[in-house]
Amino acid sequence: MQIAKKYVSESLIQLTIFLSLIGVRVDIDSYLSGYYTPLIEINLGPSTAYTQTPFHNLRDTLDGYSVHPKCPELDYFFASRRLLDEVRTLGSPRFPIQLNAWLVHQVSATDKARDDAEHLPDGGQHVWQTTPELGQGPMEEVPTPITQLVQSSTLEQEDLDSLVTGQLSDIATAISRDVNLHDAMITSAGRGESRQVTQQQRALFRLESTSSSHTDVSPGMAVGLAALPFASVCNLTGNVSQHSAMGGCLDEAVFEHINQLGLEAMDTVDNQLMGPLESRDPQVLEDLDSDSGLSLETSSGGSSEISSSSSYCEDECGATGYSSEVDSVPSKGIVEYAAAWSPPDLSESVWHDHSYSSPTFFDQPLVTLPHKGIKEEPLSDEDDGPRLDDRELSRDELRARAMCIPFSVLQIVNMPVEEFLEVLDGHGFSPEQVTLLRDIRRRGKNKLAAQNCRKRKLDAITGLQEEVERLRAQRDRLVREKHLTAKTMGAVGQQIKQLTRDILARLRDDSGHPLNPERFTLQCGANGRVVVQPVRRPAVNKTDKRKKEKKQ
DNA sequence: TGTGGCTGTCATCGG
DNA sequence: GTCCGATGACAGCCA
Repeated sequence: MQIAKKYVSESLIQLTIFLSLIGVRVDIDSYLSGYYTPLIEINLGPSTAYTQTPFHNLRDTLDGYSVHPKCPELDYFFASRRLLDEVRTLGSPRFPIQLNAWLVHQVSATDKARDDAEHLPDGGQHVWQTTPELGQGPMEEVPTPITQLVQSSTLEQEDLDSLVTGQLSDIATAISRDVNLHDAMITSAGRGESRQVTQQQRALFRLESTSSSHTDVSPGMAVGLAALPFASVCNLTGNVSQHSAMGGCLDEAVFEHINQLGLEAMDTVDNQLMGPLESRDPQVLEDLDSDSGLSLETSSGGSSEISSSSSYCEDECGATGYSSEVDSVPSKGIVEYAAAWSPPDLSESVWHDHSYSSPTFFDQPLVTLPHKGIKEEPLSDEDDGPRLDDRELSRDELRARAMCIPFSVLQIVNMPVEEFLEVLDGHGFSPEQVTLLRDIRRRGKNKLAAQNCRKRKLDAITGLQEEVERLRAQRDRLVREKHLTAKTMGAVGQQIKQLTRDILARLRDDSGHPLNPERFTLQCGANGRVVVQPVRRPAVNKTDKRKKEKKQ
């Protein structure tokens, strides 16, 4: 049952995408909330800075919905979530271009020639123009199922529903064919030269697709996608026939890449990247693939192993004690890298060590080689010896300098632990240097942690203050309501007393006298009947009477 | 000169 | 056992 429901859910998502292509907005959150319960926006809360919390921490606590990090359902959840996001962004100016690409691919040779002859001024986006009359204009020239769907956007809703139902199977069939989206994309750009994609390029794409398919590309790492713009696209091409007709085409990675790049960018990237890549050695291409598939934040050409680590300032909040601007540290050839290491831009980083640090340190190239046995200089702030620039360095920076450590503090701190251990073991550092490296790393990590901790504390205090204010306002409101209620009750009691007196004054006892309101009262029974009862005076305690008498 | 805020660092604990 | 994050405590700096 669960599997069947999952299948239905996935199909529903894909159906939603197709419906969105023709302008029908479908919200299936309400349905998916049953199977993909945590389909909600992730609220990161007030705390924004300094966080290096891994993403799975968020996945575990989605609004109280406990999800185990290793739960395989998470993949379906995040995939479906991204798909929904893609559906909801269909209104953006990017997606029509993509659809156009698909359509152009489906144009027959004769139609294509005619289309070229017409030199469409809108670069081929005529498909998305609303034709006031069916059967006119360029729409008529593309008799594909998808085109009919596009045409159907002008139909009435009931016609639309029937048409969509009837065409979905045809669409699936059309897509299940090996639709080369890359060809379509290039063609869609309207450049004649781009339409001619060589078989060599296609082979290259498939090669990269194969290798990149094993790469776990983080959705948040968009920059590096430019290094492999077509990998996943061709992955789509190669896998469409393998997957289900609709499921394969809806590869979340494909949508993500397409949206991030856009067709204009694709055209540019195609010219810029594919030309040089054609002449590259396949091994180089594999290296590029493995690098770009992981190193998505690095553009400095550093080692892929370093940049592949997710330990480098994974936060998207921007504020980290040790800047994400720091370039990766190589695992091989440290000396060469240290000589070529470019200083990070601290202007965008949080460098709270205002007491000691200064960007001037990073303006000085680190070209020194590691030396052994160099004693650490006395680095106390009270030293008379340090030069002017040294006084602006942090103590750890000074220590690292003194110990001839060819890494910056930022590098040491942000280095993944595997890389750090490799550096410690494989580069002949003295025990003193190793100790200093460990201390620098520990202090740097702890500095970040302290900043996070203090920010959380401030956020907690702020939240508690807001809670106090809220509760105080609630208390004041309740007090006002209480006073108002008491006042109302008093007025009602007075009215009841007055009414009782009026009633008793109209009643007569056995002797024909009016009832004394001080001796009689009215009681309303449970059945709604009003009964006249004598007033029950509290019995006087005999002991109290005696006490009063004794006092007198 | 005292004070409060900010920051770095250490020690410790728990995952 | 090690690593790492969180946090209390302390000290130094600065306005």
